[in-house]
Amino acid sequence: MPTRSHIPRPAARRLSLYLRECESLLTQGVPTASSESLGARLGLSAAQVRRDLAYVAQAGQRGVGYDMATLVTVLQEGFGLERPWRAVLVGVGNIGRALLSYAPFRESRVAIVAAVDCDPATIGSQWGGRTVESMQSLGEVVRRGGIELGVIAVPASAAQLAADDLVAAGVRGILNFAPVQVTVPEGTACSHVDVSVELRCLAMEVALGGEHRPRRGRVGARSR
Amino acid sequence: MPTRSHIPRPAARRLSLYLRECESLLTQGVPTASSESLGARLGLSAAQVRRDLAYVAQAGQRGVGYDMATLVTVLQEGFGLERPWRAVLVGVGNIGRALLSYAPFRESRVAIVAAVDCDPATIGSQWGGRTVESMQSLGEVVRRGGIELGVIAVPASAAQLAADDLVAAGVRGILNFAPVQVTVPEGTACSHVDVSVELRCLAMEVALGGEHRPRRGRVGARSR
DNA sequence: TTATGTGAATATCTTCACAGCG
DNA sequence: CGCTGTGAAGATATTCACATAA
Repeated sequence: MPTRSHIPRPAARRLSLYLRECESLLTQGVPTASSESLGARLGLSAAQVRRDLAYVAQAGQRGVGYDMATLVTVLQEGFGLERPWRAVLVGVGNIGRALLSYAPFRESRVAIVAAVDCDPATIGSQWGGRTVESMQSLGEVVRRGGIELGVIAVPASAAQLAADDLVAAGVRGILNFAPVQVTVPEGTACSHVDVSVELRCLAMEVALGGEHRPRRGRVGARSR
Repeated sequence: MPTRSHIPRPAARRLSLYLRECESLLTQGVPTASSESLGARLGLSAAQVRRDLAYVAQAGQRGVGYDMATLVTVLQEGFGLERPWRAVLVGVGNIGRALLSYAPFRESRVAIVAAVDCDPATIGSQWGGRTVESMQSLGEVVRRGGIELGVIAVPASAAQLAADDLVAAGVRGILNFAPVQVTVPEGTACSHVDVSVELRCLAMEVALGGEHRPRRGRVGARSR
């Protein structure tokens, strides 16, 4: 399978959207879809869809379109999702609880399977079937659970410490919800979801009116 | 104020980070910072910082650096943040409640000031000082509150309807947390925060190991 | 005929490197 | 000097347009 080594980053993010869309279409019983129709659903041009999909596989059939079942398989493989991924949540505040309660993170291919917090009042409580453990036990939680990813949902002031702890515990990728940049050593992936930034950018876009040229879609997070 | 018309999109997202960083430095009593040091804090190259900041203003002083106070003002103006922005939340489930409880959205320049839901059991409840109103009253809530932005935090299946309702109510920008693409008419801004996508991309990045070339930072969301 | 896959053209973004201001 | 602002170069990403396969 010629999963090309160098998929452009923006394309990689879109591939995740294709995957979800294809899964959805597949469960709806749609066996096949063209780049045109996929693009329409996701707000992308047909050319873009074809280019992106060509990065991971020759999964289309000329004159017909893409076979959803094949595409789902190929995309999952491209994302390393043929095996499940386990994540630990650090920080069980408002955002943390929302994440724990969010259905897709209980069962899906990449799931939050454990949570830790430093507040004694929170430790021991249950959320979406997981019991919150102490911050100190993070290392053990990670080891015991075979956990590879960490999610940071602590206040900004504690985010860097949380990141350090996660790295020390052996996690290989971090998703940070705190509104600060965290630094991680080379070799650890780290992306950032910042809701305040999103809202601000939205305000800016509205403020600037339509004058921003109307490019097609984008999905995002920052990483290094 | 020569706020140049065409700020590249990626630059615009970073400007939001500069703004936050500068606000933070300012409250810490740091009067001035160089592109070098700002870049170090945000994981960006000095050249990038200079280029980005040059889009909004000649706010730097050669040989010295950027004056934090000036920069904050200029950036706020660039973002249309010299006036406050008000947003309404649609959908008071787990994510919705987290957003309502999230301190920065209560007070800051762009705040969530109202919430609606269609579940009678939720309507009337209070979260972070806002009382949840009925979905039907959305139009009136928007009008009464002078609201310009909408935040969608409903299940995927209801997201498009929520978007339609928001547009009908006269909102000019939408931030969508539901894991589906929503379509909005020309002239309405719409960006998308998709936590599942982020986690998946993180898994992919880890799966692919370090082989992805180590570019510098990025922040993100999709929009059109 | 329909719809993919892809070179080539274009548009966008980032980095380099240095002139020039304070 | 030190550090910004910016042309020009380089790298990435997107779109076009068409040969090609079913």
